[in-house]
Amino acid sequence: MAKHNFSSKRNAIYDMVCSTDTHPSARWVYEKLKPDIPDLSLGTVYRNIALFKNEGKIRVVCNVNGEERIDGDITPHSHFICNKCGNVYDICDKQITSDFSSELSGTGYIVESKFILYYGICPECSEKKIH
Amino acid sequence: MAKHNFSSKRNAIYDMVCSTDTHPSARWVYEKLKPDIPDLSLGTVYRNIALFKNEGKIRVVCNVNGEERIDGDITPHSHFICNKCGNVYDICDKQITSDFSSELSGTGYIVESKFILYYGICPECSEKKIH
DNA sequence: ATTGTTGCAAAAATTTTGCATTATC
DNA sequence: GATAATGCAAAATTTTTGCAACAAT
Repeated sequence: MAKHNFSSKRNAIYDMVCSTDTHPSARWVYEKLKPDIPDLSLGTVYRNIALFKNEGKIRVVCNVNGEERIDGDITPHSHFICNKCGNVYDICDKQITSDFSSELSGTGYIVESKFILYYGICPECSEKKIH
Repeated sequence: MAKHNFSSKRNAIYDMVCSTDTHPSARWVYEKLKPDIPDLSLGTVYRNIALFKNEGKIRVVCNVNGEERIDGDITPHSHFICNKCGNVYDICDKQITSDFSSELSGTGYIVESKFILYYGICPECSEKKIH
């Protein structure tokens, strides 16, 4: 694996990804950090997110409206994606997502990860009345 | 719902999506059809795929290397995505993907669909020796 | 000093769209 | 004739990248 120097921006990006449950896009992270780090550039956010992916420190959840959404929580759990607002929510079902070794055993497929995505309407959106 | 005229190109696009198990991207469909339909344009493929999505005639499977991959088979089943070659394979597990009504019942989330994605190495890629 | 990191802007790449033309009804 | 579908090219978006400047080791 490549050698990396210390980088306060990289740390800030990783901390931002991990400290939110919004399953953010690169642009979201950039816009959140920009006020505090005025000389941050979007390219740096993309570069570091790519780095975290390669290191396995974050995971890709899904793509909503053309934007990739990521998660700093790499423990087994699923996600609910709202078809209306596009928000991504955590669904705790560790038991379901953890054991995937047997399901495809003997098929020749080497499973490295298993993700369950639920799509539908989130509580917030279903409360809103449509006029 | 909107009214639609007959369109031979639309039919050809839909047939191509349904007759392959490659879980194609828009560009793949375009390139497959182009030789037989020289005056087909990529925009038309995108427009019709968007139409099929709205009608629920196809579903989005995942995004591989920035390309959205679709499936003309909308019956309950899961998918395996190869981290090496990017191919998307069908996984038959109707019983697992069909019943999702209970799992999030009483949570306020209205589930419209449930998708399971397996990521790993496909049989073809695991056979290849790395030099 | 050497190598890693970043800003910036340009480039790539995918997807959408405006508009004139063509096809369907 | 009215409305829908399409080609084409431009535009809009997201993501990547080249390169010079800067920072870390």
